[in-house]
Amino acid sequence: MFSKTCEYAIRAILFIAQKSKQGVKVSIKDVAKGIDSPEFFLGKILQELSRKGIVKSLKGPTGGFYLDDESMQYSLADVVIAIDGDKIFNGCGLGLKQCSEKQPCPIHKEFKKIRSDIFKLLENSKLGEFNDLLDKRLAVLKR
Amino acid sequence: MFSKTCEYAIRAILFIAQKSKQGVKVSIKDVAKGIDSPEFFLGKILQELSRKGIVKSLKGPTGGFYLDDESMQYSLADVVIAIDGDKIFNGCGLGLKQCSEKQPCPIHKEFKKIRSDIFKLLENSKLGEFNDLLDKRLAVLKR
DNA sequence: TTAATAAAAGATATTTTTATCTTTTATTTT
DNA sequence: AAAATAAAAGATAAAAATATCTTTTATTAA
Repeated sequence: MFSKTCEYAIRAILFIAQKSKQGVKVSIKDVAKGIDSPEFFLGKILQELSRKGIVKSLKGPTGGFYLDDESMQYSLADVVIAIDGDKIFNGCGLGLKQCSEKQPCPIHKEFKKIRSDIFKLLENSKLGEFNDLLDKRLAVLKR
Repeated sequence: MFSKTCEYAIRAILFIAQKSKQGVKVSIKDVAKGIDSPEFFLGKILQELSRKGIVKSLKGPTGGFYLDDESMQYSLADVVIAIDGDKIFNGCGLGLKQCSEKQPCPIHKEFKKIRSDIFKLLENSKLGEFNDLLDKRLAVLKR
C-alpha cells in the first residue's frame, strides 16, 4: 500500500505528535527506538518531512523534533503525499498512465471508490488525533 | 497499491482471457504489445502464472498462452496473491509485523475495512468477466 | 527427421528502494 | 570561547524490484 519509507514516516510523526503533546522534543534516536525503525534511515525521512514543514526541528542540545499546534493540524494524507506522492490517491490501479473516465482500465470505477475511501480516511486523520489512544496504549507504533 | 509486476500480470491475464474467449492463443510478444509492457519481463511473469496454474501455456508453433474454462473462473484476487502475496489483504497499513485487534496500529480498524473492500472487489472479479467490456473497447489495457 | 516456432529456464544488468556512515552546521551549556 | 549535542547534508552501500539477453526444451509443420 505505502512504501516502507512512508510507513516509517507515519509512525514517526505519530510518535512525535504524542511526545509533543507532552511538551517534549525527541531526537532521531528516540523516535527510532519508539517506532522500531533503522535510525539513520529515519533521519533522512524526518529531514524530508522537516523540509516540507510537516515536522519542526531544532539543532543542538535540547534540540530535536516536535510538532507545534499548526503542524498538529496536518493529516496523515499530507504525510503520505509528502513521502509517496499522490499516486495512491490518483494513480490507476493497473498502472495505466492515461487511465480516465473516458479511457478507463477494467476496474477503474471500483478502484476510484477504494482510492477515495483511503484518501478520506487519511485526510480525516489529523496528526494530533491519536495521542490519547497511544497514551492509553490502546494502539502501538512498534512491532 | 500493487507492484508493477502485479499490474502487468493483471493486464496480461485479462488480455489473454479476452483472446481466449475468441478461441485464440497468444504469444508473449502479442501480449506485451497488447498491454504495453516490456516483453522479456512479461515472459517471466507469465511463466510464474503458468507455474501456479492460473494461465495455461503450450510450446512450439501454434503454441502460446490461453485460459481454459477452469482458469476463467480464477479471480483477480488469485492473480494478486500469486504475484504479490496476501500482504495487501492481511498486512498492517503501517508495516507492523504483529498488528492485530489486541495490539493494533492507530489505523487498524479503518484499514481493515479498506483491505476487506479491496479483497471483495478483486475476489468478485472473475477473469472472464471483462471480455465484453474489452471487446466493446469500453475499457482498455494499455497506455 | 529436420527446420521453425514459442515457452521455460537460467544468467546478467539496470534501476529503485532501503539502509548506513561521515562530515558539516547550528545551537546550547559550561 | 570551547566542548558537547543534535539535526542537516552528503556520500556510499546493500537489497529488492524491474528489465534484458541467452540457452534449453517441447511441439509442430514441412
